[in-house]
Amino acid sequence: METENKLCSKVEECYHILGKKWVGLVIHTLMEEPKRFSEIHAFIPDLSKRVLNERMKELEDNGIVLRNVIADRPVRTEYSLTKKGTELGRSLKALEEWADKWL
Amino acid sequence: METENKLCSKVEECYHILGKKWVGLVIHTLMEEPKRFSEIHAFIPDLSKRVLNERMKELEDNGIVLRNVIADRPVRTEYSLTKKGTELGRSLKALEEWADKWL
DNA sequence: TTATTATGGTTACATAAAGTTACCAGGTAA
DNA sequence: TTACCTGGTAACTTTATGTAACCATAATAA
Repeated sequence: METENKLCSKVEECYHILGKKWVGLVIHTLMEEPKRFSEIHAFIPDLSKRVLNERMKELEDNGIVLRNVIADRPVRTEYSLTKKGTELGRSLKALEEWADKWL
Repeated sequence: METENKLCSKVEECYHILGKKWVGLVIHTLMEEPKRFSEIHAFIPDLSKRVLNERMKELEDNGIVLRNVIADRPVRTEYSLTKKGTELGRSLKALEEWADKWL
């Protein structure tokens, strides 16, 4: 019996998702509670509106985030984690514990 | 008592590390056993030599990976995870379990 | 009335990061 | 001699990200 000689595609895909800039921090930020566009932006000021918008679309397409437009004036948008997204956030706790210990 | 209103710098830093392309996969790949440059490249063929070399230098600077040059002919280089790196790899198992369930 | 503010974007452009191809040194093998 | 293997590096192209200005709508301030 030899050791693994190729990567599992699910593993590849999860690192492809997490390997994009800002994704981890956005999910971390939404773990607390749902947040509006400008609230996420306030939590992560170095993340530009352009890229934030792009990342949220991708996360929505991935089924990790839910986008809810509130038809108020001015129109607001609330982003929340889906079940899939919440479980992803929980799995990242281990990484954050590592960070607390080693960084 | 209000909810968190800013990010912990350790959390920011760990996502900064993992948010770079290929980093997660490289660490995953080294979890099995130490590997040479060309072996990592064979495991992750889409990762170019230029970027692989860049990532390994960064991971070495971060104390996550150890670089060992074997003075043989032709000279080979073996990369292994440090304790810090191994624990990081372990913390990523939770993420991989999420991937297995949801992707 | 006429500005000003806030929302969640989008657009055009500049810079940084990643991908591609060719190449190098030193030794080995054919 | 020629070709090959190793772990890179250099120059260049393409993609991703950062920056600044702008938009429509409606509420509010002057």
